[in-house]
Amino acid sequence: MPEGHTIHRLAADLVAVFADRTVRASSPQGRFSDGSAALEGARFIDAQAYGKHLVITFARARRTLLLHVHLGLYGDLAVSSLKPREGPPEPWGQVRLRLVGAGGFADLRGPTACELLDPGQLDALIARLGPDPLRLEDDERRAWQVISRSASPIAVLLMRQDVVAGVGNVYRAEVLFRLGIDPWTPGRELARTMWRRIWRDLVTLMAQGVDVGRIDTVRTKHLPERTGRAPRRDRHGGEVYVYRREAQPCLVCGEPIRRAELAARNLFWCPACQSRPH
DNA sequence: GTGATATGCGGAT
DNA sequence: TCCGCCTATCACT
Repeated sequence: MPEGHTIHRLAADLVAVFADRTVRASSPQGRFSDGSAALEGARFIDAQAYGKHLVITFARARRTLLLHVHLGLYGDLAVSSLKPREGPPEPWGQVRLRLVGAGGFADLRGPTACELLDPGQLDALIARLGPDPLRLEDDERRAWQVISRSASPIAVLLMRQDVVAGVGNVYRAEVLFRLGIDPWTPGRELARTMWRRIWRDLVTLMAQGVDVGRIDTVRTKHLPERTGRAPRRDRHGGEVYVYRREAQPCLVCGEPIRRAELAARNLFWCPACQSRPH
């Protein structure tokens, strides 16, 4: 499930399985029947991630088709390869879209968005996103334009996709912990150098997330000293310092991790480690 | 079986 | 700031 690293990894998986091949498309659940009919028999060209948005390009009869997928909170895209002459299994659960090619198949479940876009709509989508730490052509400057003028807490700004694209609740909590930043620090009180450090650590953490397929912030070139306590390992599979570790001792100082609701999302932080006066 | 929960986001209030 | 949506999973009864 989906912060930006998941989507970038899925894009790479899709390319590995489908690139330059013809796909069969269906909507076993029936809620994307028109779209799957349009995609049936198209050739897969490319898949790209922009923050948490996945864009798959197809060509059919000299026309370009752009499929936009956003997984939202519970969406899942399962990409699997198939051996030669092996067929895909029967779909299980609510499959919005199934793509089948000679090399494998992909099942999309529970997305917030699954739609065909025209080029103008895709441009508009990308234009409203901030820089993505996982896209090489992006850098932190555009985000700083917003952050340096905002009274909102840095914890809120990091979740805004028009400020930074691809950061979710886990990376937000973890990057602030790793740099010892009080999550309630207003953006405009953050030092320029501190914002650059946040961006650089997001690049490190999220690239690592793409590589290993999970969020693992404790073993990733971490900054704070670790004690002997076991980090949290949950079904996300990774090891984290503070995310969903409410009331458990901080891995660094032992202080209980705190949780608060902020902009309708859970925020986790260590009140002792994260008090840096920016 | 039931209910709570979730890495998200857009639209109404 | 709140609500609704989409779905699977896990801890309960």
